[in-house]
Amino acid sequence: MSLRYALLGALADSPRTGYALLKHFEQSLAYAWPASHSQIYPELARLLEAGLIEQTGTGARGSKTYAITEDGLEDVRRWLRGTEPDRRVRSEAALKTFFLWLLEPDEAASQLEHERGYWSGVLGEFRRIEEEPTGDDKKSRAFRIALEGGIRTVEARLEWLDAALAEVRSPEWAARDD
Amino acid sequence: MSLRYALLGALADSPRTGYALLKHFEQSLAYAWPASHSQIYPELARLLEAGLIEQTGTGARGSKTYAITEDGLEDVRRWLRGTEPDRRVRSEAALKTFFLWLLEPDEAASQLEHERGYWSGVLGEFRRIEEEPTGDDKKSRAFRIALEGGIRTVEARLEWLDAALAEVRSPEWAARDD
DNA sequence: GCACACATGTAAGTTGTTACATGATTAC
DNA sequence: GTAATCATGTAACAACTTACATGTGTGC
Repeated sequence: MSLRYALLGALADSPRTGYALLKHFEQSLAYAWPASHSQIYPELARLLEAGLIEQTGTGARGSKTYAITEDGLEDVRRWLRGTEPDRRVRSEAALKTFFLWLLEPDEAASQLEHERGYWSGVLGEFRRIEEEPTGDDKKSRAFRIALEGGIRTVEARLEWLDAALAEVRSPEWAARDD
Repeated sequence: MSLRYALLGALADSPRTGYALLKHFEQSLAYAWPASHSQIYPELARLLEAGLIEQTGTGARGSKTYAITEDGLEDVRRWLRGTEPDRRVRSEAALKTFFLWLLEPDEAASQLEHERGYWSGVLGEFRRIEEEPTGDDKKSRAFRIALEGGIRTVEARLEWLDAALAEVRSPEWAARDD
């Protein structure tokens, strides 16, 4: 149901076309709930069917503009207030960490270095977004709070990767062969 | 394919029964790759079929003990070394943050407080695990590195939640009504 | 004897991914 | 004209969840 509410939340901000929603998912929402066009378009059709959104216009190249309805707004508010979020985390990278001992020390180190490179790129991207001027309305503030969460998470991961790298590079790590 | 390698990795440590693997997933691996018994048992059957694991014994109450084969060990090492991890993050809580502006200030604050309560419990659990004595072999060290990653992530989240709470409780947040 | 944890499995439904498919407008 | 981006959709498959289903040993 999360995709449903991600769409409703985005439309609560302002009416958008399916394509604009797709782009929005590729950009900011990608870090919270990635979704592809093959998921978004059918879900929009279902939301329309359910009366939670309505089509308010048709643009160039067959684009369709959707707006949230009163029912939709109620629904997304109910979701925000009432439902316990699913807090399970799936992370292939974290999984790999458990099995780092299966690799040669230098292989383990290069895995972690690669990981550090990736997340340091993400941090740069987040910092770039942070620099962009925005309003100081509630929407912008909420966005900045979310962004701040991303930045802190990535920073913590980078610090951890440095510590992990120091450990797998230590003589103690290399020495043990069990 | 991650579940497959999670199972192979766990069996690379030592032979285990399906049920023991299930418990292992409920405990430490739950924070990296949650899986239920309805996923684990069929996947074990497939791994057996593929010759990546073998059944080495039968225990009480029909339990089956599996061990990783040479092929399996090769496969999990190839996965560890060669494949780019899927780094996409799905977080309902992060998603909700984007839409915090749809709630009344006190509702937004109580959401964040609730979230802080949850993660502070997880941190306590992680710290408890951290205190447990372990060996200093490679496996234990890799586990501790993974645990350290979890702790740092949760700590960063808690710090962020405090900052976010301060913001939604500020007069500037309450004042704006747009 | 009965509850609980152990132990394994299948089935139906939902969600998400990758691939297939098509057409319109803009920039060069 | 032709490549890129805009714009929407469907279909097959894989992964995951929830519910159904069954039987065994242990502790009280």
